[in-house]
Amino acid sequence: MIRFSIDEKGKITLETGEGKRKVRELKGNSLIEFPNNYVVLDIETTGLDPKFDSIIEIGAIRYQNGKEIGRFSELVKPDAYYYLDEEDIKQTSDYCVVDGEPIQYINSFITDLTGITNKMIENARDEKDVLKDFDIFLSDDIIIGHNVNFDINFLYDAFEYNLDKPLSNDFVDTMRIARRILKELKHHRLRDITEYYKINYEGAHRAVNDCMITDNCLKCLQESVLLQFESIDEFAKSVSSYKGLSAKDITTSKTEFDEEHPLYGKVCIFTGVLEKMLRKDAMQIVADLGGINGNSVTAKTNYLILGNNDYCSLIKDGKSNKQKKAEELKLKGNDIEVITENVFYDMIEN
DNA sequence: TCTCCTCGAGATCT
DNA sequence: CTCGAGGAGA
Repeated sequence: MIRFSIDEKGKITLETGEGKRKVRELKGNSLIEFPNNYVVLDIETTGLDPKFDSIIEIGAIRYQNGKEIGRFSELVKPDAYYYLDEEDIKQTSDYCVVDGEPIQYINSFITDLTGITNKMIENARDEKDVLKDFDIFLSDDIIIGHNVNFDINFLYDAFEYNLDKPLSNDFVDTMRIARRILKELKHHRLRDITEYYKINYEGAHRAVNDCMITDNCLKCLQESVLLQFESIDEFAKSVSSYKGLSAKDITTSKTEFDEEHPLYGKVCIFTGVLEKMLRKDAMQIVADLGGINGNSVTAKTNYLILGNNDYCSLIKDGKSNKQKKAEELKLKGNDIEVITENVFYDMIEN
């Protein structure tokens, strides 16, 4: 949908897209989680590009604790249409008449794909009226959809244009989750996901139907995630947007500790790759024993546990920077010991 | 080693 | 848009 304004001097400013301000500045965040309350969203459009194409249908279903508790489904009449010439009219019977001229809102490719015809669109409400109601329905819930950036980008522009407000809801993309969890699949189109899980794909490409299909996929994906990971949280930490492994992410549920344990109250730092366990598991053990995890060697550090540095080509003399710093501190008289991972395992076995 | 970048490849939505 | 690789700097 082309949206622009022309000022007195005839200067054209795009209302959306690469226009007056940073594009979709207030868009929500892409989340990796499976919320209890959410709205599954899908739209049908006249094409793939929000700059030139329009929304023709909005479908959305609200779920609470796995159950449907609300539904929004409505066709939309776009502002834009194109005129048909005599040749066009010979080829189709699906067109509308505006001011005596034959016009189409959507081409035959979209009609074939979605089953939505120009005749159906003709009786629909205008975008602005539909969006007003949809805005109320959506509220500020988390949005879920397949490749949901597509839908959100269209709606974001339409919200700004018609309602003069951004669409800032956070969202969960089932395609992003599927790509992470179903690596063995070559493609991750909605259709591929339904085939993998044997989910009914009938009625696809109408907005609200796609919402139901997407929700079924979502529930299957959640099961797969829990099969492959200990928790949703662990899964979330495995994605690239997650910023590394930080000591503050390791917490313990224990409330009582053996104060005699050699690691109790001690600040432990790891360097290198541990042979027998993941660093995060080792850090978890430290936390459960009442020890304190840190990210770097400081004056407060008590133990530096040495893993294997062979994988790091930058370390030529066999000592990491953490180890050098630890040895320096020890010479200065600090209460710090550099231990091998085997010594660490002996300590935690007691 | 750790953190923060940039950049290119690849894929999905109608 | 997201991911992963590879580089710069700390």
